[in-house]
Amino acid sequence: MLLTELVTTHGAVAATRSRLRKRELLAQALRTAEPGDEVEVVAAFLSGRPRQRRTGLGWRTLARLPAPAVEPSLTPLEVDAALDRFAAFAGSGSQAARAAAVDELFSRATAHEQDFVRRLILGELRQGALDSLLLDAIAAAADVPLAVVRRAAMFSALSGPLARAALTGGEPALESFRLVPGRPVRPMLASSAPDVAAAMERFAGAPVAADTKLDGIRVQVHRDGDEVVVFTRSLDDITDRLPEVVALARSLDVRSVVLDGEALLLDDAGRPLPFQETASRTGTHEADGEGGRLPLTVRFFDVLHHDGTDLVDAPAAERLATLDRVLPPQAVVPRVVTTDPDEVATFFADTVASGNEGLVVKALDAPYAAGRRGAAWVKVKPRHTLDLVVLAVEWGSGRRRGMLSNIHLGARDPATGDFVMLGKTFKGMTDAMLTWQTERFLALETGREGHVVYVRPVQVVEIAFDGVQRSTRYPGGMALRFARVVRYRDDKTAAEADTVDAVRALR
DNA sequence: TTCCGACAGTGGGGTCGCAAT
DNA sequence: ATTGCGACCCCACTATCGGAA
Repeated sequence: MLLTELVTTHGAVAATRSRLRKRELLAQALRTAEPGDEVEVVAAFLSGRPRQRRTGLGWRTLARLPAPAVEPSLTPLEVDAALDRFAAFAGSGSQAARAAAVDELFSRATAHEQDFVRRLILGELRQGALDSLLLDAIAAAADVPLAVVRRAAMFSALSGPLARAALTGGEPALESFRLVPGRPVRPMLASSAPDVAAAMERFAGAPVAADTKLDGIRVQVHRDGDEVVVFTRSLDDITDRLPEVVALARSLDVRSVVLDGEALLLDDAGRPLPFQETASRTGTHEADGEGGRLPLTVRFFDVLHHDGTDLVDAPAAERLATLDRVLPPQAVVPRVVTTDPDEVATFFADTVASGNEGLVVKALDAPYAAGRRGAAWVKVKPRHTLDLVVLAVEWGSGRRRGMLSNIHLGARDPATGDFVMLGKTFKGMTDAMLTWQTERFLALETGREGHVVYVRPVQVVEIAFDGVQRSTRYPGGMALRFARVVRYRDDKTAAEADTVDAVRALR
């Protein structure tokens, strides 16, 4: 199989909006590939995620490519091998050698192939199909029920091996993907609700478990005998960075266990430190200077396996009972179980007052839906809002090409009368708002620099956000976390917008 | 026939490690 | 020493398709 066939498939997939048609196109490509190494690579490419997570190549490195080839000759397996070579250069210090290897690959690619491979490496395939639709395509290509493919996917971080199994061994081969302590499981994700009442409504009066949502990093901890492995949400192995978590897992009175939880830093009083502190600690390799370092805390909210028993399909109530039996109480995320919305609302207020991020409300009868953003988990977080002023706008990309999209946000500084930038946002805008703001901000334009259009600071916008974090990037030393647009406010002038002092008060 | 669950896209700030300057 | 880049932590929200109701 030639890479150019894959590029054609990619183009056809991008050209149609029908997901059924996309599925058929992807399935066709999977059937065409050699069932073995080739189909594994083809599946990975078509899911937009090559096997090699890190190649050391980003938009900057790939901005300038050599002259393309005229005739297609590359195969998917050759590209895969090249990505392996790029990955091997990471940390080797030989940038020049890597640049030469990049040149070598791209000079063998046609213009279309260059574009495809660059998008692939950058994770910007933009064909309206990623991993999830690929699972559909695998089922179609191998004529296997989708449920069987999805089941296998729970226990395989990558989808390439699923395609290989499905197309070489069919359903029985897929059924060999099971939970094995030491091998990562795709994490279950939560949908979100605006408040506790809305979250509770989704469960229609059935009892729920309301778990404290800790503001740290997600950890999946596996223990098998004395072996302990810690995975992140994206299933990277970070065992060597979290010795405290390893120690806790070893201390448990179990033979084997798979736990889902959150790691974070607490101060001496047990109050969570800002997320940035946890990110710094968990991002640092060993840093053996123990002096004065706060220990990392880990708390768990789910268990997927215990001493030979898989619990993924067990109802949450049973998993929680096992969790409470296996772990000391302080290692379990604080939780209430109830049908009463008022009780959950009170718990929410208390947990937020204690410095936590919010709650995750969970159905007690639901299994662990690995790899899915199921309705069985609903997160609720408090929301702040401010009225800020738009200082500049950036031209959008993809479906927002030709629209002014990403807005720069400023708070009024009463001392100087100027505006202090606090961050940007592109979230919360409807298509109608994008159309409106493109016209509006072009009318307010004062100048341009690259893809940024500067405007007269007169348009007020109501912004929702999760909190204020410290910033080295912005002049006020503060940035908004998860800022999104609520609405434009034409009933307020810039002079009536919120001030930097109001923002400081939220720190 | 209408409703709604699940996906993909569109980017945000911060942190680290590494290589080049 | 500082800076730029790549990778990866944390993400929210809207539009859309197609199966569910």
